[in-house]
Amino acid sequence: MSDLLERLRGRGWRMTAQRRVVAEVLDGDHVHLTADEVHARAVAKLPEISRATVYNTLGEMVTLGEVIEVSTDRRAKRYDPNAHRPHHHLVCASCGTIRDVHPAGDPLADLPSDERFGFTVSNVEVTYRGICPNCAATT
Amino acid sequence: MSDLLERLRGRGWRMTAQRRVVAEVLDGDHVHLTADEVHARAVAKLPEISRATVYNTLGEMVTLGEVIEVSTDRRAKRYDPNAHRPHHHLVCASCGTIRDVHPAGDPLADLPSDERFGFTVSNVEVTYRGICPNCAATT
DNA sequence: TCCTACAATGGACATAGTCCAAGTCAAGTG
DNA sequence: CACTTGACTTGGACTATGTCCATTGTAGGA
Repeated sequence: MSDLLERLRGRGWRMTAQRRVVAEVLDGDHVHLTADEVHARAVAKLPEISRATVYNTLGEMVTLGEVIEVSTDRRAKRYDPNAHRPHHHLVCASCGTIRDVHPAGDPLADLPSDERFGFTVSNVEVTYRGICPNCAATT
Repeated sequence: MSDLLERLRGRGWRMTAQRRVVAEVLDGDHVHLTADEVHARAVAKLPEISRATVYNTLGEMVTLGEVIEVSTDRRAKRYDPNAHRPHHHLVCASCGTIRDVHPAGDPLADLPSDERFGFTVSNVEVTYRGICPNCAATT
């Protein structure tokens, strides 16, 4: 069973069939589904679940900090359940495959204060782009 | 006059009033307009320019590597003409203001080869998020 | 078991972006 | 300078993604 589900329950989330299904769909490493993909998989388990509910639930999970929104491509936002292990993303420019990666170093520390324009900087997102072995082989 | 325009002309681009206007709109530092904003400003200079042309032109500039697409928020893509000076972005989580920043260090070098999953990594995008002084003051 | 506040529904609406067939025009040629 | 041609522009329809809201349903406490 999903750690995610346990954590959500622990926060006093009202547990419904719909939320359970969404949480189950979003489980594992290297998981980066779009809202529509989440909806499609949720429908497979609970046919009457609506798109709006999936959007609402994903949004709530993001607000609670249990899921991260990633927009690696120009298309839909993707949802990454691996919120509790800081990581960044490596995206194939050709097929769109996404992998979680853990670079050395701390990019936050690399931003000198005279480059902060007075901002209070709290967060950094890094997206590496390249070609995956699969796509490199087939071209 | 815009360097951007000169470079485009040098690449054998057919110069039209529409393209000139789009290139003029996209000039300067810390410029990060959405396609619609570009269109709005272009219309001010050339009332009959169409949305499709703005999208086409922006897309071509991106393909030529003269302009960078940035998707810092969940909403529209933004276009950054500063493609020839490598830089990253600092975004205010509250008002959406974007600044160009130049961190120390090279994030590309920070990705160990055993974290590359066989990808040929060519590019990295870094987005810092925080609160700008303006928003910090008014809350 | 009953109540009630919170959640789900689904359909209309909003926003961003793409596509296409037809018309227009930049720029090379003679 | 006029001609020609293929690249460029147009505008409107279309697609994709996401949001809103009034109504209906239900989890979980009393």
